[in-house]
Amino acid sequence: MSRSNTGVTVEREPAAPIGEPAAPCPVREVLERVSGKWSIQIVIAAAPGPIRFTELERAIEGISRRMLTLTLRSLERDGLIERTVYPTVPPKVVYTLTDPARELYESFLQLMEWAERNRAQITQARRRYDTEATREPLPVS
Amino acid sequence: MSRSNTGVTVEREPAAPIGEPAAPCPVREVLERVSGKWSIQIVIAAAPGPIRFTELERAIEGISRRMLTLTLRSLERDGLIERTVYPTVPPKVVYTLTDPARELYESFLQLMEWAERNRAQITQARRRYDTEATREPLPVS
DNA sequence: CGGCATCCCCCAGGATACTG
DNA sequence: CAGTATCCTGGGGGATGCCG
Repeated sequence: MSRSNTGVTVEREPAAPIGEPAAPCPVREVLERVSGKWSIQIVIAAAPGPIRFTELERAIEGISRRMLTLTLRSLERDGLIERTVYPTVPPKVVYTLTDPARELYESFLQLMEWAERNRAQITQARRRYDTEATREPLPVS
Repeated sequence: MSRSNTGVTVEREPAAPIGEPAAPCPVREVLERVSGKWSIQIVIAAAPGPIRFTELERAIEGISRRMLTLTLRSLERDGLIERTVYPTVPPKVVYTLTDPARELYESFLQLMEWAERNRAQITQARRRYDTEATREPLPVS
């Protein structure tokens, strides 16, 4: 094991020179957190309260069992989610957001509200742009 | 031109049934906006005011001329950035954020602040997780 | 139920070169 | 200066199968 390719961008940094507090650039950090296809969706789904594996699977449209596990591990690793196992039969596992994750959720809400506010405008702009005769030479075949 | 492969996820939707206002799910929208490697970085760089192509290129560490162009077009298409050409010689082009983009920028700031506030915690959690004898560290590069 | 392990595909995006 | 046009790759992530 342990050499499987994938892993929700699980990579060690190029090892900053010495004991450097590492890169300050928060943009990258945010992107790493947020730009995966599933991380925030899990955070969002878990925001209302502790949630089980299967519930997550059903709540998040289109996620595969594989990516769910992978992403959960990644979130757990970063201390954003807590995994609790009830050693019953059959097994029961619940995932709970930590405080940082809850803050992340709040901040992300801003973005979603932005998207909602501007959905129409953007769609329109896009349509306009696409139909502008300017380009689209419809060249030789 | 016009059908070159790549393009910052420039694809026509699978054509919603009719004149549907399309999907409501804002998460996806946000991710599409934000999860590219460069979109928000451009927005951030352009936030202080109109900025030229080359200035962007220098401001955004690691971006290629190609991706800069591509991402700019994508932002322009969605009405987030405005392109102004001064027909001088040599040519001069400036890019300016639109209001929606400025709002996006503001919202994104929240996320960056979150990242800064929690940087230490996360790094720590990660280190702890990786050194927990239980499992060996997730793949190293 | 809650996962790992494999195999494989696709496309975002890097490198490079040419142009008005 | 401000782009365009090709060519090519890496790794994110889907599909599938097996296990305690």
